[in-house]
Amino acid sequence: MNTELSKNFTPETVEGKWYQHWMDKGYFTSTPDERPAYTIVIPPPNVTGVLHMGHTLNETVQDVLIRKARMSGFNACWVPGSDHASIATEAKVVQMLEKEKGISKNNLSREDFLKHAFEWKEKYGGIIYHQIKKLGCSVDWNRVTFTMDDHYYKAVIKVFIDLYNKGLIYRGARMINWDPAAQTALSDEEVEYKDIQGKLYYVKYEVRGQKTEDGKDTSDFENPASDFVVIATQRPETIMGDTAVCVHPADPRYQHLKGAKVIVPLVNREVPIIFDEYVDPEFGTGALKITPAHDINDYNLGLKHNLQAIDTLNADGTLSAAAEVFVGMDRFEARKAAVQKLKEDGLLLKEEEYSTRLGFSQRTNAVVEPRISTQWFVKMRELADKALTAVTSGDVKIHPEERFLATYKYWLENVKDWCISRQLWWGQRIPAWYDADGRFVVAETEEEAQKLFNQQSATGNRQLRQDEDVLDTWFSSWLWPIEVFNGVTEPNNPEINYYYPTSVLVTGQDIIFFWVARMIMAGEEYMDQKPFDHVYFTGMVRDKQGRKMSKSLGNSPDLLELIDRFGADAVRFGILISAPAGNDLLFDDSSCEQGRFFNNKIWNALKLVKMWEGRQAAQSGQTANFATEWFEARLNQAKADVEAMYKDFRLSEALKTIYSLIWDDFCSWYLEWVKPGFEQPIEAGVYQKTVFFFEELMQMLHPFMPFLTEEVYHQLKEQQDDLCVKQFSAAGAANEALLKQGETLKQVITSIRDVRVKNSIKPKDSIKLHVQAQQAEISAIENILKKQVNAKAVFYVNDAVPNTIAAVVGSSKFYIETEGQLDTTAQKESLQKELEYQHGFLISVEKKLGNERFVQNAKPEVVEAERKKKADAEQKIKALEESLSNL
RNA sequence: GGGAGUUUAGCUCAGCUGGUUCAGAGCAUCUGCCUUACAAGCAGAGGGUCGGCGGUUCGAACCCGUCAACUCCCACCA
Repeated sequence: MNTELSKNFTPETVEGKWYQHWMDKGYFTSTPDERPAYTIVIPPPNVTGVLHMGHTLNETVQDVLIRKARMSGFNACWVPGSDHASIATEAKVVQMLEKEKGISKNNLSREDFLKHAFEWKEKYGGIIYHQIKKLGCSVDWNRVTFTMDDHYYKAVIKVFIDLYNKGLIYRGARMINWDPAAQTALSDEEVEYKDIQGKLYYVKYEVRGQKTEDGKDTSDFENPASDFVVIATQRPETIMGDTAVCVHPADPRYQHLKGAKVIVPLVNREVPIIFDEYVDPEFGTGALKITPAHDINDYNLGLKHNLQAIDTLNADGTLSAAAEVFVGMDRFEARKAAVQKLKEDGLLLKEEEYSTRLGFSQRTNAVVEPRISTQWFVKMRELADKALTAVTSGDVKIHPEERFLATYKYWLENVKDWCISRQLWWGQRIPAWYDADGRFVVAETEEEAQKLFNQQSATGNRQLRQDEDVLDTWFSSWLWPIEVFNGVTEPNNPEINYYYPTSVLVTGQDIIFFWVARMIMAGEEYMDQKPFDHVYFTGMVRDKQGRKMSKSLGNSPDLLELIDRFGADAVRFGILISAPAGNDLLFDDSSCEQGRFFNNKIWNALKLVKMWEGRQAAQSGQTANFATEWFEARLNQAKADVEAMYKDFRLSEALKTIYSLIWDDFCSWYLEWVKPGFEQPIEAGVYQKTVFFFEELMQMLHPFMPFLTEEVYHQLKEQQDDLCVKQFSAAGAANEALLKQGETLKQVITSIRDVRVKNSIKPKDSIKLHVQAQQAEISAIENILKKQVNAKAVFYVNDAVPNTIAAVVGSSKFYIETEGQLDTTAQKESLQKELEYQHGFLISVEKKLGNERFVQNAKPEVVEAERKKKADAEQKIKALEESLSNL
């Protein structure tokens, strides 16, 4: 590849090209072989979604790990896919149908709705795959899996039946979280609690059947011993469902109420007063209204005290006929109406501001309604214990451990049964079959269900209907690491045996319970083995203000747009460089910009090295060269460091290490040290070493920035292979002594620069400097600089102090010579060369005046100043010549 | 109410096992520079009682105690 190199790196011209090339070569495709497997299953994004920055971070981390593994002798397999995301997708499809086609879900049959949903999936499901490609992710595209694929669907059903037969799934009426917007049950994890400023209403309930002891009428809040009991509630619209009022048995204010009843306002129903220690006498008035159908605590008290539960709400959150009043009104409207009515009836004593926590549906953002409902549940205790052991025994390692281990354990130790049925259509339909009497069996097909019924009682075939509900999305996701290799549907197949358990799971900390814990349960239950060796939790990606990035807030940048602006490598760099393990990441474009600068720095280094390609001097036979030896040591050291960082998943640190290795050590020091003089040849051996180092650096960086590195690798020279699959060589031992000498040299040079700056010596001015140094250091420096001294050095040192280095410093370059290295003729020759060099510079100033950019930007006075500069320089040279002739 | 994390330059964060990378990086600011790979660059500068206080130690950003602030997760107080 000897094309003219563009001025700057242009990602758009190389990204598509290399991705296609890698695909054509089949580098991402994995099939079992004799190598050890390194497997990652992608956390499947929602099929209808787009990748947000959280995904971008996760996918990039995974790609780095998988590319590193691929280049380290592993059979790397990264399985892509997407999740049908039952409730999220259904909500979207419903919305789309209403908006675009004016169709209401209620007017559609199940079959028709599913048709629309699959159309939607076909239309939008590809977006995430396109984004994953653009980002450069090296996933195995032959393995794309969707959680509603046929085999996957079957696996979910199989697992449901199996767990049911094991007695780990049951059906029952429980109080669950109800989403009135989606009109479905939710699991506990799908409810998010937020602090809300609400009101506490104090409502008077008239007491019947008991007067105060002395017969006094004291219906007065300050003195509760009265004909009224005052309760405090946030939800007056549920009053109609009250079936008791509860007070603490030891509360002195209410002792006289034993055996009494109260009248529920609005509906004038007589309900008992019950006594239970659950009530906190300190809170409110110490009296609590009990609504077993609409509050989990009331529900439990209701069970304990045998109270009736009156469900006063419909599925959509409007008031039901059972409420008797405000029927059909939305629950929040009904609240206002109830307050109004209570006021009118003189039963509202007061209202006060009150801050409380309300549950919101994670998907629809509707206020969740506790509701008694018949649903399917998974018994969690047994499964949770297995998942707990897997982690506490160290079988599965969590990173960063200190941060998430305790959370993980706490959740599993206190886990409650998992409500898995959803009143939706998009998902795996529950394989339960009911007869006309409401009896049911669990079976994969209707035929099998018939058989089961017949086994129970031989009354011939009957009309069966399948359960209308589908399963929670996570009930399919928890099988992901298994069923992507058909591990449920075809147990013990060669693939599952080879790839399972997977190596690492990379995911956000927000789904530790939803997914991670449950995958471990499923793995232990169905494979008798953990699903992965490591879990690496990335932090949440937030915006600059620290807000959560979300579609609803609209503060998540569009990935494709970012890639357009900066290039995929730069975006990968930008997101990784600032991603502290497990901590939140405040994402800002500027880090992508830093990535783009880095691209360019590398590109320019490439241009420099390419300039030398045709200017190699014949091999001098001298192989020892301090610069190359030093850099080799430095490279080995960095390799070892980076390797250790990979082990601990300290990827951003690894990237920083490589960044500074390339920018500082390679570009700023090494290349300057080996850089030949102006239009001078470079020693062939040094050139080859330099190319080799460059290749090594590109290889180290490749997992992080695959496109740029592959391009540069091929630009450097004709290659037999691709970087993408080039195997890492083991890091050699870093020569400590060389490293130390290198540091010393850097210090010496830096101090020379300082002197130059402090003395306001202009670039290209020739000066003499004296630097004190130890003999060992000087010889090291001599080693490096001998060649440059011969080529360009100007002067000599006639200082009697031994171990003195004199230097001429110009720009960022420097030329050093030690005392006595050159004889007078050589000195003169080298001076001659320097003079040529100076002329070269002046000539080039002339050239620069013709430079497009310079002429464009330069004002006439600037051009004049340049001319003056040139004259000054000429004068200086004259002076130099004179002083030399005095030698 | 329970648990976890964080606090280092104006901003975002490194700093692993207490000591020769210990006070750092990037960005931002300011100064000088179209220079022969790179102005998407180079050379510099300013900016810090490493949250406060106490302790352990020859030695603390790091270990211990304590206080403060912020963040997150979990939990049924109407």
